[in-house]
Amino acid sequence: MAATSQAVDDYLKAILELSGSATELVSSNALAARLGVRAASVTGMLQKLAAQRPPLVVYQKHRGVRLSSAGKQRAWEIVRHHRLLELFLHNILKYPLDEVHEEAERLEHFISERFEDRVAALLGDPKIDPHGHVIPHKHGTHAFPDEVPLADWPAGEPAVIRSVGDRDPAALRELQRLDLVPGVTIVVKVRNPNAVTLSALPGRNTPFRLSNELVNQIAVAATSR
Amino acid sequence: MAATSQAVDDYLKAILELSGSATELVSSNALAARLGVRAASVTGMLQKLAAQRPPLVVYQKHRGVRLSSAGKQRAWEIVRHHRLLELFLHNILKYPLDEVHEEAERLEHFISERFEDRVAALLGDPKIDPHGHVIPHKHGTHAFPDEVPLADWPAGEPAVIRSVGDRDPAALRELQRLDLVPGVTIVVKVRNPNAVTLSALPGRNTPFRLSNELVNQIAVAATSR
DNA sequence: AGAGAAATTTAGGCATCCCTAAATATCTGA
DNA sequence: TCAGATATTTAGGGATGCCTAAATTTCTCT
Repeated sequence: MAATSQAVDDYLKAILELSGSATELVSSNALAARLGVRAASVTGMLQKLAAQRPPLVVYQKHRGVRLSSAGKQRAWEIVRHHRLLELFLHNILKYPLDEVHEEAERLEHFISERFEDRVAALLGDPKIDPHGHVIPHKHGTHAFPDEVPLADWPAGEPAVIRSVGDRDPAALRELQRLDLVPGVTIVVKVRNPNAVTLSALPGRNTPFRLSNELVNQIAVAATSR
Repeated sequence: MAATSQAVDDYLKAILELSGSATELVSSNALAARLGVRAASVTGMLQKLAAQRPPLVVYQKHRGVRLSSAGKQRAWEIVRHHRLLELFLHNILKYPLDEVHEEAERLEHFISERFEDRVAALLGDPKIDPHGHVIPHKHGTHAFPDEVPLADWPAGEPAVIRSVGDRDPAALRELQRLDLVPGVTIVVKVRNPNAVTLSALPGRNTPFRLSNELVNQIAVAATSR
């Protein structure tokens, strides 16, 4: 495997997380927004990633990028590191849920294979991280599970919360306060432009308005995991 | 506290570890050897460290450097990170003793205050790392304890092993095999140019020859800790 | 003291990864 | 279709931190 830097890791992970399906191309602009850098910087990096031997991405000028198989492998490895670290920080070091992301984001690039393996063993080879995200297997890449954004779920249909976003600590605290956590069943009553109204919120009788900012943190499915 | 990079941390720690007393100057060459870079690179970095506000080192051209109080604080913080991580890796993640150094050396730069605090709590606020080195307190800088290199210990005087070097995995494995670990009492019988002969090795009747390479890994004192 | 050896610094470069500004390519709607 | 809007790339720089080679300073020994 070619050597990867922290910057390279971040690009690969961002491409992975922005590409819904495997064949879908990710735009330079979307990457720039995700990574907090300028689009010009993205272009430069993509050219380097595509020039590596083996290439880490397949890059089409003006069209976008997708991960090569080598890039996909490294990206999933980083995601595995991230999610194992989040669980470790939460379960072993007793971090509050909304603080695990930042620390994991920093450390994920630097832990060794051995560290990864030992933490996984300490945690009992876990399958799910504390936000409800699937922890990919070592080596194997991993398809996204059958979740859809809550924003895309039809009104009236009961939905089970599968996972919540890990990148926004304030939103995460709010969701915890509202008990909107993985495993909970909800029903969308009305969908408004900037919010949805939920009926039958657990432990609450009145309908409940949820801003899009929070809605966008939630992924749901028909059944629990 | 001024921002520090990994490289800056490494320089500060190397200066700390190479300066026996607080006022002693460390030479560019010694730093270059310790850090595995060229002396010219050291000069460049020292000039930057001295130019920081507040300065991290006091640098006298052609004479050497010592840490400023800000530099000393950061250096001891890194040493605390390193030793806490070594103990964590050994006790919690079950790393073999000779593998903890490399991983700790990488991670020490990236863990947060919170991580440091939580690991310390998990370990029960430990005082000594698995090689016998004192873990400095949070914030407080820390004087070196009353240890001397085994190479400087007089023959005939019983000595208690206080600590063993953590940077050489092969030497460390050998010392473990010989049961030359912190707490063990030894006596130097004869000192030769390239080795010492130990008498009364625990569980062994015959005198025992120890190469300087291993001797230099050991620090001793008159009494146990 | 002074010459040669050793240590240190300066000068000039390279790689990484970011930036802004300007050029160019693609997309969209009348 | 084609002009304006949008997206993307190119060109030229900056900071960090490493390198080699060439100066320069300091040390050591006679």
